Amino acid sequence: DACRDGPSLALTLFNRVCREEAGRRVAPPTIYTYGILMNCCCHVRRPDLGLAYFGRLLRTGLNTNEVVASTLLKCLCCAKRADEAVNVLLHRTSVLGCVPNSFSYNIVLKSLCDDSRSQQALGLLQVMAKGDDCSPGVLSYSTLIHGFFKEGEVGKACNLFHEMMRQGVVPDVVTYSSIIDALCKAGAMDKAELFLRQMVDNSVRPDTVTYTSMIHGYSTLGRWKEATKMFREMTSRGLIPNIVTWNSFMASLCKHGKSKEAAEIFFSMAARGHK
DNA sequence: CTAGGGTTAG
Repeated sequence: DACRDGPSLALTLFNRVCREEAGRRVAPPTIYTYGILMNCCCHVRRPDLGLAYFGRLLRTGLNTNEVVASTLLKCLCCAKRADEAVNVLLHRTSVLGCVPNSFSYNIVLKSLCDDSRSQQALGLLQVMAKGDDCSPGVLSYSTLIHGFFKEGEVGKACNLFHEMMRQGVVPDVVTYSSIIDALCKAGAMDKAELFLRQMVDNSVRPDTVTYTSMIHGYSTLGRWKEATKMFREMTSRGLIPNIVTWNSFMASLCKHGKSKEAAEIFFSMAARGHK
């Protein structure tokens, strides 16, 4: 809980636990304690502290586990040391203290993609596919598909989508939403519609994120009729537009000289208790 | 205790 407010309070508590305050029986830190702290450090963008905790963990002689190993990789990636993370992941099982699992791989895959190195991420995904520790799953593929789209590598993204299906990995709402978002941003609304229908046909339910992308796509093009249709479709599915949906929609209205309509939405949001 | 997707501004 202290981690929510940043690492300082957590650190104080941690040190107190280690000292076993006089007169109080305090449980010593366990592997879980270190895992939580390391993750907390990543959240507050202090990977250096997280790595220090890992060093401290090693000195206590406690055994690491899969979660701490993945969190260590997360700290390295957060510290912009993705190359070291790849190296540790592939060649330094001794440092991790265990065999990396799918969390470990997916963390590093995401980091490479965020760094516009999706091609390298693809190499890592192929390592996963060849080995027998953990084969790439829907999260791995979705991460790379999103990464390639973001880099404008539409062909590679599509190839990977087909490859995952060939491998029997079933696309889910995130996979489809990434594709739909990329198509919307490219202005290819007809294709986006096709994928929206395809996901429904495959009984994958679109969610608020999916519809936000569709609405964003239509309203950017000034196609208000179709955008309105998407609003209707999402609410008929019991989905409620959220702050992201409305912000995006209001921005489009303003850019098309419809600030009066945007203002109406703005005030109706406030009336409904939206901040 | 660990992994993937949506917006706006400068």
